[in-house]
Amino acid sequence: MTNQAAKPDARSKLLDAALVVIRTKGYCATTVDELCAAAGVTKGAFFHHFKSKDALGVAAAEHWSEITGALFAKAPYHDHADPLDRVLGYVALRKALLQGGVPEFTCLVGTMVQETYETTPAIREACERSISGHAATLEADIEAAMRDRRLSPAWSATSLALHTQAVLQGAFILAKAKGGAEIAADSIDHLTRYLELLFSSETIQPQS
Amino acid sequence: MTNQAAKPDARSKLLDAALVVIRTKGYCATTVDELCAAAGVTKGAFFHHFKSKDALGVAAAEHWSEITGALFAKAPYHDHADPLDRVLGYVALRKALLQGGVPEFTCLVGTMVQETYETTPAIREACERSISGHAATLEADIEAAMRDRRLSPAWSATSLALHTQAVLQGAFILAKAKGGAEIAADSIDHLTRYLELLFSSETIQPQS
DNA sequence: CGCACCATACCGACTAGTTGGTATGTTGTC
DNA sequence: GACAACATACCAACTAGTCGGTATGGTGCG
Repeated sequence: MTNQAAKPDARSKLLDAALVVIRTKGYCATTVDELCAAAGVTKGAFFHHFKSKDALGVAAAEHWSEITGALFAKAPYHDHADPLDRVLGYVALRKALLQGGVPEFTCLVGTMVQETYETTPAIREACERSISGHAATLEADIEAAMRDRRLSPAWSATSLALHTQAVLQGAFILAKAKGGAEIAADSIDHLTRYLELLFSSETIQPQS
Repeated sequence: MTNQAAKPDARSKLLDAALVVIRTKGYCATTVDELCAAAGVTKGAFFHHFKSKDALGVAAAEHWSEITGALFAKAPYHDHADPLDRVLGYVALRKALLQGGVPEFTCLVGTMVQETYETTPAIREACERSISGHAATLEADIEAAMRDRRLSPAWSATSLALHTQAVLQGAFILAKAKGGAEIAADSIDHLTRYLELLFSSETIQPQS
């Protein structure tokens, strides 16, 4: 009601454009001119708000964290009474989000960190914060689910939370290679099955 | 004995250099001049053997398939009598291969496809063939393990084989973000646990 | 009010250097 | 001497980043 989409300034137009263009073409292949054209601003505006292309990369990763953070924070999977259902609900939401073209459902920071992890420490760190911060939002529910079922396994809640992110990131790579979301969905199904098996106290093999 | 390392020509020196440099800096950020310098050849040699940078990208993906194909073909995990042990042995080998720096143990085609999937179809297809071809080498063992245990589950051998690749690719992204192999190893442990749970006929929860 | 003063936001032409690619040799070998 | 395998010199296009300038709006003061 107040503002936001009313009259976005050059900075937020550039950040929004970065999400689209970088996920489509990759960070390196995205030029400053292209970003400016996509955002409808000039190069002067770009370097007024960001002191370099790398600085925009860092800001884009932080912008990504905010947008995705808000999306998952208000998602209904948090309403489940059983913490395991909350974790499974999260994974189900990730599968449901596989809509539209590949550049639209894949992850900005996963894409950027692959290109910059050895060459641009600032971007690598921003991507690391984004991934680890997001994984951390799953930890409390995983720990609660472990307590409920009195598990004290060899693995930690942290490692399982990060594993969910690994499966998602890997699923995105397969989707990019194959040109479609189908295998990504299959991989997320395998992740769901893993979580169910891990936490099932009876663990009867779901046969035939 | 015959040749190979004896007197490598410019072409194979360039392909070997590409494996190192592209995995370190990414495809786009790797320049032709840099590749030539790393290989110890000149630009003339480069464009004598490859008609463009993209053509080298395709050839590098194929070179990667050959090298990794040979590595896994002669690995001892094939000797296990139980097909499930062969699959688990494969995953254990993937964990054991997490040695050296991050650029040394990560995957060339996973890196390249992220940057090129929307812009360079030829490279995307070469990467897809590499990943799917490698996953296919696991399918027969997975199917045999399913038959042995009389499983007829909702998932297919193909999707499980590809899921192992998704976990590995995702583990590489986390390793790049975190700057170390540890979380990658954790994720591979989760994959091993998934396979054990999936195929265990008793499926007693491994507690404590 | 009216006006000087100043900061922020933005513009777009320009530059210095880099990039993929080419054109033209040179050299060894069958 | 013909051809493959390279080397050297070069180019046109593009790239990130710069720089002088403008537009707008707030603030203090007489």
